[in-house]
Amino acid sequence: MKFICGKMSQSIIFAGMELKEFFEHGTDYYLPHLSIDLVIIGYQDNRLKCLLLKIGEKWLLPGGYIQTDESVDDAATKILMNRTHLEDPYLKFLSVFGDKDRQFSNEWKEYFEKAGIPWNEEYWTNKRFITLAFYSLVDINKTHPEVGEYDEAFFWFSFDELPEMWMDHKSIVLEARNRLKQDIKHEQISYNLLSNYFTMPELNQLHQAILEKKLDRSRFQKKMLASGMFERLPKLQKETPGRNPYQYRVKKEEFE
Amino acid sequence: MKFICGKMSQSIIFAGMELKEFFEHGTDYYLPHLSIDLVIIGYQDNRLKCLLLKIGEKWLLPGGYIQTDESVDDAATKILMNRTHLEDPYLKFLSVFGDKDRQFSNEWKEYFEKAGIPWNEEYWTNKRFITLAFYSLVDINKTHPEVGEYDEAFFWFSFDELPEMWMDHKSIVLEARNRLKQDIKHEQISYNLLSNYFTMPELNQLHQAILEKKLDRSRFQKKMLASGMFERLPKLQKETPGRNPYQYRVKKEEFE
DNA sequence: TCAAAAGTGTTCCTGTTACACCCATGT
DNA sequence: ACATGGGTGTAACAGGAACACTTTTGA
Repeated sequence: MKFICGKMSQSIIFAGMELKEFFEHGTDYYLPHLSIDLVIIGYQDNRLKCLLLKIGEKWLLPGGYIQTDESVDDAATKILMNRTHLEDPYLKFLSVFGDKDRQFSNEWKEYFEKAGIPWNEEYWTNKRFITLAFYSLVDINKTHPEVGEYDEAFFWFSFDELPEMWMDHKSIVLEARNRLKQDIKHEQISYNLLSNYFTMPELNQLHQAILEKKLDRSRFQKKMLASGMFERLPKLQKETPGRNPYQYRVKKEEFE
Repeated sequence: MKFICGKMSQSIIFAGMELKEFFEHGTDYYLPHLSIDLVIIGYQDNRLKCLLLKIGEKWLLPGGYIQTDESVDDAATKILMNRTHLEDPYLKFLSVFGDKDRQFSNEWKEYFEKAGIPWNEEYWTNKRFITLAFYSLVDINKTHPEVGEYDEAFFWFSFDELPEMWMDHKSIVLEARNRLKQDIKHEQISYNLLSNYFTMPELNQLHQAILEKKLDRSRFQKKMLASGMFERLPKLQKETPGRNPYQYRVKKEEFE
């Protein structure tokens, strides 16, 4: 094969710098800081919810940083595990958020000092950050957020009632919400939001909450059962009027 | 609203370090290097192709770095513009590749020195990199890659005949190929790969090349026209036997 | 007049939608 | 008995797939 069709400038990656300067001091220009933010999504009281943390007057996503010798996926998983103590969480990369002004403002100073944490505008954590956003689907009842040494609260917010949030975190949350709406159409992932055992009406209500529209019971049930992912168990004993629904769980084969 | 449900550990983001140590020297552990790689996709001779650069015995994706005061999208666009000299390219974020061993090997040394570029294992460009991959759809005839000062070749490779590539670049290319296959089903983006004026049979062949399967002419034409994105122009004068096809272009309203 | 290429129409089939019907359970 | 909720069936419809028919062009 003859593949040499011409030449292409290599000088571009050096951005006009002298080579020696580029290799020895390029990090002064080309080393933006990188973080991870997690959109942890749960389902409670018939609503989709998102775990947020409070600092001062506003809220933010749980997050962390990536070690130089650690894979991005490992870092994200580690942060999620530490935050929720879940054993086998569903975690998926969402997108990158890299506006040039993504940094915390001076508003942070008072909240840090109030919490007894030193604050300095020159600290690297106050620089501009590019962040890798992940989203996770969890069973709220299985999460066990820890009480830590700093006086910050957490709360599961409904997507319809999100609070004021720091930086661009609200747009990250909304993008995750939107991504979930898309993914649910092609992939069978919704069960991550429910407990191990669930009924079809419950799963139906969950899908309706995610898609924000009514779904026909009959067709929904047929579609779910046709996917072959769910295993029918004995009926659930209820205390309310009406027929007792079957319980289902995800087939064990899916995990082998 | 009563949203204080409990407390959640903040100590996690400090990863067990003393606070002062974390804020003043955290970058020693938490500042992985970040790059951008571009999968530039074109269409020629009835095949999907990808622009690659040669360094030594193997090939790699065009790429670059992000300035600390520059948005990720701007950086990616700038790199693409410099590489191809396109005016209004279609560029979309693909994914992040962040394995912990993503770095160039010592094999690079000889090729650098051969090209007269200094090489030092300690240079930041030889450290482990996390990369943000983008993919771009271009009209190969509109791209004008520059001849630069270093003796490296470029070539438009068919996806069926990819060469040996450095690092994980081949898997990035294949993920872009796969993403395109998915996106084409939902979005009308294929025309970016053709010239301004095209015929339906041409567009049909392109879709068949992307999806790697035969598509019915009749249904394809109806679907495309029903999308309302294309504007019918006078027929093309051909020199080959057979009826002359209409030409189409993307409706101007789409750009306003 | 024939083969090739392009435009359009027809029929069949599948999967979606909306709704109806029946069954089980508590009051 | 009746209201409520859950499981399943059915008729109507939309969109996809396969194929046929017609028109236009060069040889």
